[in-house]
Amino acid sequence: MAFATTPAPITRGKLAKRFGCHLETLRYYEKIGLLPPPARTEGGHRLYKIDDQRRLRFILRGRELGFSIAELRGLLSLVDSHVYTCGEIFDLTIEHLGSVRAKIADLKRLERTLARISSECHGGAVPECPLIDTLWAD
Amino acid sequence: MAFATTPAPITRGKLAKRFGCHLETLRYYEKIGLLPPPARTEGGHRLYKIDDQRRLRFILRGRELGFSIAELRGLLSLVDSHVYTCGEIFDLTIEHLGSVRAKIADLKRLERTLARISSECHGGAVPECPLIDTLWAD
DNA sequence: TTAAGGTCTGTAGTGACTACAGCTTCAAGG
DNA sequence: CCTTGAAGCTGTAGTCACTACAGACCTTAA
Repeated sequence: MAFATTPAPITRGKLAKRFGCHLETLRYYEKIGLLPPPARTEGGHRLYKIDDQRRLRFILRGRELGFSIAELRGLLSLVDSHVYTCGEIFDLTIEHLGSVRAKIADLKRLERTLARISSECHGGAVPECPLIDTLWAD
Repeated sequence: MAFATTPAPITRGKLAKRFGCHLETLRYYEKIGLLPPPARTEGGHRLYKIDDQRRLRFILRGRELGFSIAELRGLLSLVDSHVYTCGEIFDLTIEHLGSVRAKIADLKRLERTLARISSECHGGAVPECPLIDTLWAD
């Protein structure tokens, strides 16, 4: 009869490498209370258990989806409370999607302007330039 | 015979209002050397002449086009040197356009993912949720 | 002259990390 | 068992582009 073995906890450096994030990010997330303080060795080195690793993965994926730390804090507190509903999460997602779309719209306006300006540029050695003209114009 | 009248210099508050930027932004731009230190009243209040106002407009428009302070510094030093060519400015513009397009591409990937997730959401009171599932999944 | 409101300074805070100095601890090799 | 070099510990400061504030001082209109 085999015992279920829990995987060994890992150090900060290994955790960072495993998840492709910066070493110091882990300490930062702990400082701001996004990751719970992990267990320590006798000498004081952090040891991350499997649950810590899952929580980190949740956070990093959330960041990849563009959620801010504050939004993730909200998401995590809902999840931690175990009383969230899909509807609540849906609202947060839709709100975030709206802000992503707004950013895209802003950047597209920028892109059109920059593309127009650079297309008007004849690129030679003369000092007249549509970008500079745009910025200086009355 | 009429004399050419130079418009009266204006105070910091009026300048900020005229250009729709924050009061403190002006002090900040001066501190980091983007705006030259303006003339002062006897009591020490700043007085912005027409040239200061033009330079500020240049900077604010550049910011609106998404150029960083560092990029604007480069742009302004080219312009100040009076030896820039359109080709040099063109290169800077194209490089900036590239980074804007990269940001757009990033955000669009995000948008697609978020839209997919929220479309999979049935929005009810149940605690199962495609966003949370995505973030927790092994 | 006085009162209100604008401006002055330096400093600290924002978000989300990242970098560093000066230590201590850990793990592997001899 | 001892050494050595890598890894981890702490607190602090820096990044970017501002924004906010306290407490003093100046300006202007009534």
